[in-house]
Amino acid sequence: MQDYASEKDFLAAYNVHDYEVPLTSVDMAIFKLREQQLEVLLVKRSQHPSRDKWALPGGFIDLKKDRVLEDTAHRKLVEKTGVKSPYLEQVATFGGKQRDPRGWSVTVVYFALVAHEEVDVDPKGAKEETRWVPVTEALRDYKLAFDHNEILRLCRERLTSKVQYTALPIHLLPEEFTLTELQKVFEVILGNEVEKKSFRRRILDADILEESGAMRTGSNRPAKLYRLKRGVENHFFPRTIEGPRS
Amino acid sequence: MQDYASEKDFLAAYNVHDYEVPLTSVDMAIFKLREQQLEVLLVKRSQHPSRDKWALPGGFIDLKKDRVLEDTAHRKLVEKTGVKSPYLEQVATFGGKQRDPRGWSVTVVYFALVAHEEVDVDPKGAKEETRWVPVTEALRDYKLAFDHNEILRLCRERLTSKVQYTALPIHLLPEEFTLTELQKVFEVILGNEVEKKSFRRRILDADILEESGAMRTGSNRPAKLYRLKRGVENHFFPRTIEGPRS
DNA sequence: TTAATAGTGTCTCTTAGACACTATCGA
DNA sequence: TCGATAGTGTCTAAGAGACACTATTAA
Repeated sequence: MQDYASEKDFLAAYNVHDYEVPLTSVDMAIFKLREQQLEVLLVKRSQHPSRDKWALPGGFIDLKKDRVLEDTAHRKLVEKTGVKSPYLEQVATFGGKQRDPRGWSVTVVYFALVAHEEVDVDPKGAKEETRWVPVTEALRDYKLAFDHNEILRLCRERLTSKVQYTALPIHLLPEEFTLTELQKVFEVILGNEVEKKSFRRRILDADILEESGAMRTGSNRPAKLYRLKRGVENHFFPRTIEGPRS
Repeated sequence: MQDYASEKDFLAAYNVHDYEVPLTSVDMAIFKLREQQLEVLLVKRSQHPSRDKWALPGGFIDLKKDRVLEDTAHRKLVEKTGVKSPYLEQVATFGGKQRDPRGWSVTVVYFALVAHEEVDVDPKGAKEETRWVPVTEALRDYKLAFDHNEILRLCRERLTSKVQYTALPIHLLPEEFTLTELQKVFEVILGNEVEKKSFRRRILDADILEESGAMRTGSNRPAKLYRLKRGVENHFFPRTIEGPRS
């Protein structure tokens, strides 16, 4: 390597393409809840490689438009779902020689939680065929492109484990919800029942919700509607939900 | 984009350098414990950009040698410390337009825990000046290259938070250690005292250690030496250490 | 014997699980 | 009044903190 006198000289002579670089992209698992099932958004690839295979939505960083990595994820999410302010979290980064036939590649993986009610079924950016699939089905029956099965499995795992000690599932519901609705979401993700009283104590004592004032009515006792308190992004409990003792 | 008939045709015509790609690297925070202080390894940059500034060790993926991302991290770690089997964990990935003057860049960050006793003070791969610095000092007094202050802060945070519900600090000790030594490590990282009985109960009940049979002797009652049970990589406790109630 | 550290017994405190109980709506 | 779901009272269980106690070594 040459020894440039100043950083300015160095940068003037610098060209990324002088080096062998991996292909770097962003992929994401977008989760929503529908009819008591956790679903993930899949996209049918319209281009090689793995054309016509189902894959997690993703794409390349737009070096002009995106200022930081999360912008890429956010841009993709809006393209696919129309949701503007989802819960977005970086999960992990996968990189290797074999995962993409084009060569050494790196993908930064995010997961997003969106409310079913807020998803635009036919957003502007939709150029490819998309489909919401129950996560268990996606993992069991689909051979996703690249290593996306493994990626999805990790995202699912991360979600399940965070549900045990955070209030994450709130982001799968619309702005206002009842405690029973929230409990159901926890139960769906955890895959087991949760004791009502413990659940309410836990959530209410955490002081992260406020009553909206309205009630959800039906042919029974109306339920209070709650919303996330302003400024509360997430909450960590000192203990995990343990589930039934039996 | 052209519409290739087969994936093979597509791949034959494909060239990474036809696209604008970010610069992708791996950086790491290597932690060890010395004289009751948590230290991190810093490297003085011998090349532009940020020449002569201190930075976290890191570098580019070797598309030939490295099969997966972790290989890059592991290779760097061995180069700098000579430690073969450290605790290595991916922390997060930083990417943005501004963080490197060469342009859009992505760095995958790992943290490693090594035992002070196993660090090679002058490993083969040492081409640059390196220095072990107490983490608090590195964060307070050093203006590290790029966004490495922020990266180091996040690694430190991840470490502190995992110490509250895992047995991570074991990896900062040599193979055999006493419970009191382990407790001290927890205390140093947490920044507060830990109650002896609770600590021992917690660790012993987790069933992750075994007695080595040997004892640590001194001018007092000898202490049992323990080692991590085979096959145990890490342990998650159902509750966090809470620290003094006072 | 004493200083020093290893290691234990046992009480309290916090928060989760269990489960029976009461409350409030529409039909 | 009844079916259904909302919401509570209160006991038990488990694991953390507090703290005093005993044990074992070298000097």
